[in-house]
Amino acid sequence: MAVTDEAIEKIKGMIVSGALRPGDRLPKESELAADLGLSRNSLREAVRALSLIRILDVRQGDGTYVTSLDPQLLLEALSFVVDFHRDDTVLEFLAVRRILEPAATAMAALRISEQQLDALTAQLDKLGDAPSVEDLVACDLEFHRGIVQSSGNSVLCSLLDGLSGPTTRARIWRGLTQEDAVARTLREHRAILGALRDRDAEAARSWSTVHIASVEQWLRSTL
Amino acid sequence: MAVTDEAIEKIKGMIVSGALRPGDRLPKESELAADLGLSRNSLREAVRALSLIRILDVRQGDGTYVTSLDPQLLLEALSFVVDFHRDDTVLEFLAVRRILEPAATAMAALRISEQQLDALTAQLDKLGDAPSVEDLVACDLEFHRGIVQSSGNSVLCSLLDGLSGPTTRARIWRGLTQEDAVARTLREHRAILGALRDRDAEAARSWSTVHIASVEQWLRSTL
DNA sequence: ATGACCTGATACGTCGGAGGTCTTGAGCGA
DNA sequence: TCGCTCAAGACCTCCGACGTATCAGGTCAT
Repeated sequence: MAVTDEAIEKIKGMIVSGALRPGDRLPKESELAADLGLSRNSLREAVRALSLIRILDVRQGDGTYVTSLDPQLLLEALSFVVDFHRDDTVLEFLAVRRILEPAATAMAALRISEQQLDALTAQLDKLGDAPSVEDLVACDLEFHRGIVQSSGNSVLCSLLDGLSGPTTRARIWRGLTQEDAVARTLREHRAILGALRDRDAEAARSWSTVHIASVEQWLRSTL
Repeated sequence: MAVTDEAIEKIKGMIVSGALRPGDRLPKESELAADLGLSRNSLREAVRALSLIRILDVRQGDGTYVTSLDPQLLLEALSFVVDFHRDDTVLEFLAVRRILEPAATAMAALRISEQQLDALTAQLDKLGDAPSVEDLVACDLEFHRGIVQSSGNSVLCSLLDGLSGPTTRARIWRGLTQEDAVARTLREHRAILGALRDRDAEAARSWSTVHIASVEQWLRSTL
């Protein structure tokens, strides 16, 4: 195994074992390199790799620190990976989202606060009746993010955030080519919000499923 | 932005745009570094980072290639990230798994082949009535993996694979401390398999939920 | 003619050192 | 006390050199 890979494993080990805790500062490059028995150049490769997936936070002029290791932060790296997937796997991502999002919406129905409900309502109202497709999709992302956050599960939230990225393009494409897509989306958002207000988890789940399934169905018929 | 980060973005761009396709070979380090306008050392940091998350495959003496970019391969990197999470987020991972796995099991009920069913049966038979906890957990992972693979969604499969890692330790712990855990797990596995044989998606889903919920409930009461 | 073996070219792996840039905090003056 | 200056510390980038692994092509014995 290459010395750089060893260094990655050793640093990972130090964190997992608890020798390095979130927020801790690592020894400076030259010292750490000496400790691990490799050159500064090779160590930098290891640090850079761990930095890309948000394990380490490197600050020029200051030092290198262990990140908070929050699920939210670490799963952000997921979206980077997801970006590489080609269109032929979008359907599989969408299928996973179709499983997760209705469940998250149902969970949110039992936990969401009145303030959150009001905020979501205001958001929909602000958009108006005939928004541009770009505005709609942006609002769509925000709307679903707000709901999923109310599910109270940060792992679930981050995961859906990462998965939503690749389907965004598809939704824009749909909005541009399918006439009633905009009106339909607005209608379904209102329905989901209504179910949340009623604290009706099953209705919220169903509307969420319908919402995603319509995108899925359109995409399947188009590809 | 640092030159290395720029290089990461540029290489990513080349792949996403299609200029580099899966399996393609990159120019050699010195040339690519010159093309992107940075030193070989800095470029190597970028390549190493992309290599960690399985975007690039570096072969000494040969060259650097774009991987297949299969969801399975790319989501392997997820388990690396998940390893860093501490026990206090295990419950959130488990909650997500509780959503995904029953759905995957239900999907599998409609698609699983007779050969797969026989293989799963053989696997359970081989384990016997009183396996060691380690064997049981290993078999448990294999059992669920086999089922999820039959769901036909590779993204779902890889995701669950990544999420199952952190809960493994918890399950071992449980097996060691809760008396009837082993027998209960064996019983539930048989039940899931039976539902799959009957092509009863709803029964499969329910048994799967019960199976995971029992771990979740125990964990919640213990922490 | 065929196979194993050797060898050179090629490309990645590692290293040490030299400047450069940014952040931080101590020290100084108003 | 507040704000500014500046030097130390740490990361950033680069260069050049050498080590090591792989592959292709040629050589030689069978």
